[in-house]
Amino acid sequence: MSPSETKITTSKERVRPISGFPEWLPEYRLVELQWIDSFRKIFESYGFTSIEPRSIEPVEVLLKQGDTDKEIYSIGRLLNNNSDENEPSYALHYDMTVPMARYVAANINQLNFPFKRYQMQKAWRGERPQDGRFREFLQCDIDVVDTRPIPLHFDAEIPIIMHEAIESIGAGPLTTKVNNRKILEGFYSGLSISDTSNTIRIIDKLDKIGTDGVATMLSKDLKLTPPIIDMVLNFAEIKGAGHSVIDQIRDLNVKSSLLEEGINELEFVIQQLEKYKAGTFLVDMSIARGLAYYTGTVYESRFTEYPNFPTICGGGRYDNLVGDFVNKKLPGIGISIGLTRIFAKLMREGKIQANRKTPTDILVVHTQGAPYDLIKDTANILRARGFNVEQYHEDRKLKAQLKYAGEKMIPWIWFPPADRNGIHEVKNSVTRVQAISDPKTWLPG
RNA sequence: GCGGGUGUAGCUCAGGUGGUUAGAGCGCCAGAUUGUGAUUCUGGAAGCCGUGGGUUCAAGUCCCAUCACUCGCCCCA
Repeated sequence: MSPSETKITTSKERVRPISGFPEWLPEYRLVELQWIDSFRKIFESYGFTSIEPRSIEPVEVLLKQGDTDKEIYSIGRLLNNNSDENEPSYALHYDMTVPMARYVAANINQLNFPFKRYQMQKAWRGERPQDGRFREFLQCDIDVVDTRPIPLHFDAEIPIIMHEAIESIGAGPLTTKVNNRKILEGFYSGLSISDTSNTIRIIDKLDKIGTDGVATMLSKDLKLTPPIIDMVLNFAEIKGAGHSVIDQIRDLNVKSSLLEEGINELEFVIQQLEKYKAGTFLVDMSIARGLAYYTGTVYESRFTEYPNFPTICGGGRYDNLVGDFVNKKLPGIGISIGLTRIFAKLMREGKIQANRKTPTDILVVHTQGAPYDLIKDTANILRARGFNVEQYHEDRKLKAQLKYAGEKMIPWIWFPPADRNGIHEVKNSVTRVQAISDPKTWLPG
């Protein structure tokens, strides 16, 4: 520990929130769990299976994709902190994709291909938190990895699954922009630009710094000539739905086999997507995705209502991510959904209805004078019938017990009789109607 | 990492130009109410005024530093 490190001393400091590490109250966690269940159901309905790889990876694995400036959290033990150099250094993963590739490589002989998996796990990034950006967040990924070439149909199916997932939690509408890296690289190399990856990186900033900013960077950083810059910019402006976009690219009359390949792929993908839902998927030549490993189709989705809010889904095709870990060429394609990002945004906008503070369906109150076993048996009968049942263990005045039920928004209150031969009553918390009932046969309604 | 904003009770905030023992509303707890949630009334608990230093007879208030939260840049889910 360095001497400059400050210590947390007051009790206030010990309990207060840490920026970028969100914590929800139970009523919101309940909603988040519903989202997770819903995602799981949809992913599984398309035949994706779950894995949960470890949260840490060797630092070298995480840095594999080239971006060494990634804000990753390294881990170490408090004791033994001046550890020997033999110990490898580990860090918390900052996404699911690279660790998934490592997992596939590690288990390649036991997995069946095409391997279709989903993962819903926390990821950690050290970037400065702000609206929609966290240091600890839940990410939901679906990916397909194969030992053979992956058919293009997956390029269309995967964003459709993602849209279904988002729709299932009522978080829409979304706008998804689609592009293909081969078009970008093919187009640029057709213009004899050598540094295609940096060109892509700069073009990706179009919506942030505008055409002038991009033109300046292309000129200064990459020494591109004005006519080439014009071509690049005009090209990046191309966007829209359907085939007119494809035609516009062809009309620019730049020739390269890679470009042609990319256009054909994109044409197929967008055709399929349009069949699913016209207008939701837009082709956009300014979409590149920052991550270096993408090689084909790329996607990026935002809330239609909040275009300036960061991307909530992103993904694409990578030809050789797993191949970095094993001596085989394994192509993959996938997408990830920023669940925490979506959740926090909707919460902030007041669009998340928390209508329960607990999963409890029924509170069995402690009727005055009733034998404890009778109350417990009543709760158990109801529980065995599939209800979530909570018992009020203390013989307090009813006012306090009912207040508790009200605060926790428990929908039903059960009143056991004072003795075994008495009659049960159940009360609806909302309507406040109370009626005679039997725990063996009662049905809510 | 770089800039802007903000730190007083659980929450929202008052506390002109420094001046006794730091306030309100809401919330919380208890009672009125010997057993069915509200309202009302009564009482109560709760604060190193973010932290450290400085100026002063005197600092919640002025100065410096620092930390935290927050908004933007970078980057991304």
